[in-house]
Order: sequence, then structure tokens, then C-alpha cells
Amino acid sequence: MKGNKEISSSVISRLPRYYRFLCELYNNGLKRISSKELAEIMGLTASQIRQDFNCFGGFGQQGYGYNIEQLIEEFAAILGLNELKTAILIGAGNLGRAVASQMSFEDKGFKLIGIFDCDPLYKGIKIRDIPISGDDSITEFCKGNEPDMAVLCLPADKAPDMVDLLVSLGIKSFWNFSHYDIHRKYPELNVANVHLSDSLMTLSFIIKNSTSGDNND
Amino acid sequence: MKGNKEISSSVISRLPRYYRFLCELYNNGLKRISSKELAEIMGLTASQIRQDFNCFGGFGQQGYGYNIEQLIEEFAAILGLNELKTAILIGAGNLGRAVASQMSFEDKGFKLIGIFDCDPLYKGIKIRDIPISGDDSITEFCKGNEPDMAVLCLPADKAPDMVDLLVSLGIKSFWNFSHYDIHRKYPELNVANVHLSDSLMTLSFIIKNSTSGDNND
DNA sequence: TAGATTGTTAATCGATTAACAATC
DNA sequence: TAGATTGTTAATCGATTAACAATC
Repeated sequence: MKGNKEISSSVISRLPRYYRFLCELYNNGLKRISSKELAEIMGLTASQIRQDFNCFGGFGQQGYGYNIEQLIEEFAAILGLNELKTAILIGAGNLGRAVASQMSFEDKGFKLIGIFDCDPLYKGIKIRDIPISGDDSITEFCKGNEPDMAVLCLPADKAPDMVDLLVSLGIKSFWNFSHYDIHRKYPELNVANVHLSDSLMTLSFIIKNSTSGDNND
Repeated sequence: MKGNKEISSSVISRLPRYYRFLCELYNNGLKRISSKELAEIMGLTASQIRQDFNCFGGFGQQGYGYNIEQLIEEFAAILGLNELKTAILIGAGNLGRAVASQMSFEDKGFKLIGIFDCDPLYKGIKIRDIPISGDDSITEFCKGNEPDMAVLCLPADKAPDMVDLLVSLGIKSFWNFSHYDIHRKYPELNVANVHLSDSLMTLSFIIKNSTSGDNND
């Protein structure tokens, strides 16, 4: 990373989208692209794209633009997609099972190695060849396998104790689908939150303001 | 809304979180709170909270703070949670079924009235008393029921045609779990995107930068 | 009344956009 | 070489924070 300066959260939030669009362009057979063309496609300014890319290094060539394949490799490295991280899933309810079976963890450098649920109903059922185990085997499993990350798909009321346990077992990173605010107690952990209900509330807000707001002024 | 001035996207993105925390405080029996206390709990500044709240009106009282119950009502109104919006779900795969069965649409003012999937495998199965129908009945259903919103849980390659169809049937709002960029073709529509893989890539980035970055400087 | 805390204006900070010299 | 487009610096814009008068 260029000079190891801190990357702003605004830039970070745009990285996955860059990667996604570049992969799509590459799959469409495109070899090179200018910041101007990419800006047009992604709905950004060319200036912003060049600023963003130059947080990490000078990937382009004056008069030519950017080589898409090279850019994809650079972004994969920036995002750490090639570095293997092991993950376990906590909570095998509807959402947990959907995430376990649909998400391509491998493409992002994660390998799902264990699934756990407190409900004995699920015990033994396999998802992608991984059997669902009981909550009581989490400690032993973590001591033996030292997973790097935990996907939290459990109710908010069970999350605090579970996070305490997982942190005590050495897990430092969480993909958090629960409504428990991990950073408040553990600001040093790596956390990405997915708040589906927040997203649906945002849509409700957008709808309300498009219908009631546009009428008058 | 105060003066009907445009609300910035920064403020909008914080609204659901305010609502969530206020509800939690209320459920814990708290009656009032100052911006300073709320800032402490949510990890924000008191100044920002007062600025945010005052985009919508003066809900507080000098020397006292804010009445939590009143605040919750105001936010529910701001977010449009009390205005009924009908919704259909397109795609009853793992993720679609999880969303249909777990998400409390009602709390956000949405009512799920139809579920559709192209795969005849799911035909007739009910989720929350709503039977899954075939894709071929979408047109008739929409003409009869005029749903306000569609939840898109289908593969990106099927999304463009489906959005074209739904837009032609009068749907103006989308909760989009697919990787298809609806706003590019229809900038006037109401869209909230959920990009799970973007979120996981962001976590990968955070992990990479916490481990490799913190060593040296 | 005195103390507390808001609502709001002003100051600061950071992010985005514009401009342009460097250079392929 | 001439044209194109980058990398980077400067200008602008917007969001956050600080300050304080208003007032409960």
C-alpha cells in the first residue's frame, strides 16, 4: 500500500464495487479502460476514480488508461481476497443456512469450516458437506482449528455471550448479521455488520420521501 | 419535515440506527435522554445528534433532553414505518426463503403479499401462509394487486428482464439483493441495495489491514 | 433563580471535484 | 510528434464539530 497512509472509510466502501464492475468488464472481454469510461459506467467522476486508485499506487498509464486484468489483480490483493481465512457459522436458522449455502466464501478468501446451532433439530444436517454441530462443541472445535472469523446469524439476545466466548477463544473478526453492537464492547475487533432491517427501513424512508415530498415543491 | 429541505445521505444512513437504539432504550424502561448520553451510547458526538434530529424538527426541550417515546414516534413517522406498502418477493431460493420467513416486514410498514419463483420445485409451498407461485403468474398478480415494492432475490443474469417487467407493471420500489445495478437504467426508482458479497469483501479488507498494517508503523 | 441542555450559527475538517503538468 | 490520459496539486463543496445564546 502506497506509503501506508490511512485509507478513509469513504474509499474503503467503494472498493468492493470497483472490484465487482472491473470483473464484469473483464468477463465481457474488455482489456483496458480509462477513468472517464469507468466513471460513466459506475456513475462516479473520473477524478474520484483516479484519486481512489492512487491511494494504493499508480496502476495506470498516461495516454492509455488502465489495464483491466492488472487492476483486478491489484484490487484482489488490496482486498486480501487471496489470503486464506477460515470461518465458522454460528446459527443455522433460515438466514444462516442461506448464507452458508449461497455465499461464495472462497472467492473472498474465506473457507467455511464449521457450522453450529443450539437447536438439536439441525444436528447432523450437512450444508456443503459441513455438518451442523451443537453449540456445546464450539469451544473444542475452536481450540483445535483456530478459525479466523465467525459469521453471526443468531438472535441479538444470544449474541453478547456468544461473542464473549468466541473472543476468549481467539476469534478477532466477525461478519455480524445480528443486532448486537460488537464494536461497543470490543472496539479493537474486525467487524462488518449486515443490518437487513436497517436497509428495509431506509427503503421505507426513500419511498415515503419520493411520494410525499415530490408533490408540492 | 422541517422546511422540506433535502436530507443528506449521511443523515439518512444514520436514521435506522437511531430508531433501533431508541427502541432498545425504551424497552429498557428509559423515559428521557440527553444528546450527550445518547452520543456516549451510540459512539457519536452530541453535536451530530442534535444536528441530525434538527433536520426534522425540534424534538427536545432545553434543560431536559429528549423524551424517548416521543422520539420513537417521530422517527417512525420520518421513516414512514406506519404507512402501509405491499410487497412481493421474486426468487424463493435459500436467501429469498430466509428473508420471507425471518424479516419482520410489518414493523417497517411492509406487507408481503406474494412470492414467485421460476423453479416449479417450489410451487405451492407456503411461507408464512403465502404460497409460492410461478414466474408466469407475476403479470396477472401485479395487475390485480398493484404491489408497491419488490424484493429481488434472484441471480444477476435474470434481474434485468425481471426489473423491466416489474417496472412495466407499475412497481417503483425495489429491495435489491441481486448484483444488478437498477439505478443505472432507472435512476428515478426507489432502491435499497443489499450486497452481501461486498460486505464480506469489506471484512476481508479490514482483516488484511489489521494484520499486515499494524506490524510496522 | 440556577443549572442543564437544547437549537442554531460559526469554525473546522475531510472528501470530492477541477485543473493541469507529466508522460506514455 | 500530437493526442490522450494519468497522477497530483489546488479549489470547492459538504459534513462534522465546537461554541454559545436561548430557554426550559
